[in-house]
Amino acid sequence: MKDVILKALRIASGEQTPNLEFPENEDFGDFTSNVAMVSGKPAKDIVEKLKKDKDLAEIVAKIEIAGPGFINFYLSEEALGAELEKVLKAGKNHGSSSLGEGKTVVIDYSSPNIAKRFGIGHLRSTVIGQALYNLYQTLGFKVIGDNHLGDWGTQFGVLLAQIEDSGLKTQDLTLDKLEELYVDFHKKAEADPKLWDGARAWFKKLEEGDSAAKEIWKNLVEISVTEFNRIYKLLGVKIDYAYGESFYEDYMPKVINLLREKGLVKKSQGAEIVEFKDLPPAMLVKSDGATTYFTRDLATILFRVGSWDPEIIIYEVGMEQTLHFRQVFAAAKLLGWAKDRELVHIGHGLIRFEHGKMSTRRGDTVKLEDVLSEATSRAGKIIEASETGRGLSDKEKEEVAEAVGIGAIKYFDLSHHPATDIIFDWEKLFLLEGNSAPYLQYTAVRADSVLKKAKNADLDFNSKELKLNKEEARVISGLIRFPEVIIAAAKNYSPNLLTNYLFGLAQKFNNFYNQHRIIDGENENFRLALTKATGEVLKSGLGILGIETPERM
RNA sequence: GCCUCUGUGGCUUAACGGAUAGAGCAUCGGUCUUCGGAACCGAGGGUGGAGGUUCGAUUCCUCCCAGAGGCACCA
Repeated sequence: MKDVILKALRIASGEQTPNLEFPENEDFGDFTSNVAMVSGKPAKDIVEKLKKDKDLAEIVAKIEIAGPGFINFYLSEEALGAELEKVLKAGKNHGSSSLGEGKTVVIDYSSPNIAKRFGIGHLRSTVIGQALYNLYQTLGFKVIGDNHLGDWGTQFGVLLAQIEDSGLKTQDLTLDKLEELYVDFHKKAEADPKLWDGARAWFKKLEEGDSAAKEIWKNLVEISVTEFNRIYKLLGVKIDYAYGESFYEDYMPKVINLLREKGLVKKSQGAEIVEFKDLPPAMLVKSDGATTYFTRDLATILFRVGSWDPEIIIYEVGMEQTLHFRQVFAAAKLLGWAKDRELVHIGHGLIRFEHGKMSTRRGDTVKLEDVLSEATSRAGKIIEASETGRGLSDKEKEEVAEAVGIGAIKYFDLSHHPATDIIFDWEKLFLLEGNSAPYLQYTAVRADSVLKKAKNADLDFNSKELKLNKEEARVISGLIRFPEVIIAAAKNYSPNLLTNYLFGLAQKFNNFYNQHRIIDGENENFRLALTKATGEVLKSGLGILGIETPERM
């Protein structure tokens, strides 16, 4: 459909790549072009030529010049009907494409730190990263997810020192206890900064392979990973790999040598640094010989390039690390690793308090698990109070509450543009109506329910004789945008474009639903088809966002 | 001090340089002899400030104001 219009437009305007897009306001038609304004050619002349195009005449009911010179295309009812048939025929594949065929993208996301609780701060990376993963997969890319666990570095020196100091045995260690030790250290170190030397010495020992240190470290990793996996299960997130920073120990010497050989390393105050033209220098080796996360992130690129040769590596990591990634990417370029390869840092904003950052060091964080269980319990209360939960068993209600509650939290995060900060507020987080996951889930479930209730399961309709009202036409023009929205959301690394779209589609459907009968209404077959297609798009869209749709709710 | 990001109705927010700045929450007023009311319809109210580029700026540029983050031995 779009290519027919595009082709006609190319001929009529004489422009190689005329712009053709979906107008924001559906009153302006199904497609719109600004080619007249951009090229300076009179819109009237272009439209005259367009009207002579036979292929175009078959699908378009009206071509109009509007506003400052937009050319708007209104599809005929028959064409809209045919589009709906296409959407239905594609079924679950509507929206997917082969755009990324043969290309690989690595996504680095979630990446929590070992020995710290999984805080709400990690929600963004985890949820946005997973959505990007699904988006790229839908576009036919080979996608590799890697959970770059923070399981190495001086922070472990801190813990090792604290554990030795306190005389705690491994069996006494829990994540809460570890976090306590961590907070306690920072408190003490503020008064006595020399403590850091002890911590660094411990990390140095660990890096040199000291067996006692390694033993304790392994334990810390195990305790944490077990805990993380529980959270991931709750969230319904599965990440392909979790190499973690420690994995790259063996690659360190190679990275350091490569940089030295290229003459990119400079000694400074006992440490080795890499300097850049327009960035502050980055530290490669500390004065005590231990490595830094700069070194480790370079090693990580080396490994990923060697293993997967990806076209794109996406880092879904907080914005506070922007400078670090700029340095890492700059160094990778100097090493020649970024040729024909895109290194992208999606720096998401913080989930923070009104006054500023949450800080593990200060111990003022919010546990993700607490948020998820609160959301689930609030969803549960609504089920009890509302009509919609009737006839569900207790177990079903529990499952629905989980899908709805956790879906709401994820959606809340995803519906914000990644770059903005989110102010943490218990009340705003738990939105279960309006622009929210439950609204979309509800709409999808309701669509299914109608289909089940219809005695007539026949979805065939004759698009040639189709008469559409405004509400129906809007739903269809919503449905046909889905594939482009997925592309835009992936390209811009903005899952919020998909949440916006899905919400708009659900609104259009609900609007239609409230004004027209489906079962036993006019055009019943057509309306059932419309209902089916909407439900499917909503479900697959939610699926891409990592949000599950219950059977009933 | 330097660098990065952000600033849109009371609150939370959306918008490849385009049309009347689009929603949700809250407020007020409506819809129901319901195919699922976690719904639908309507109302009020908004681009931090000053310039500039452009046929056209929330979007790009400059300056200012406000907030957040970062600036070598944490990650």
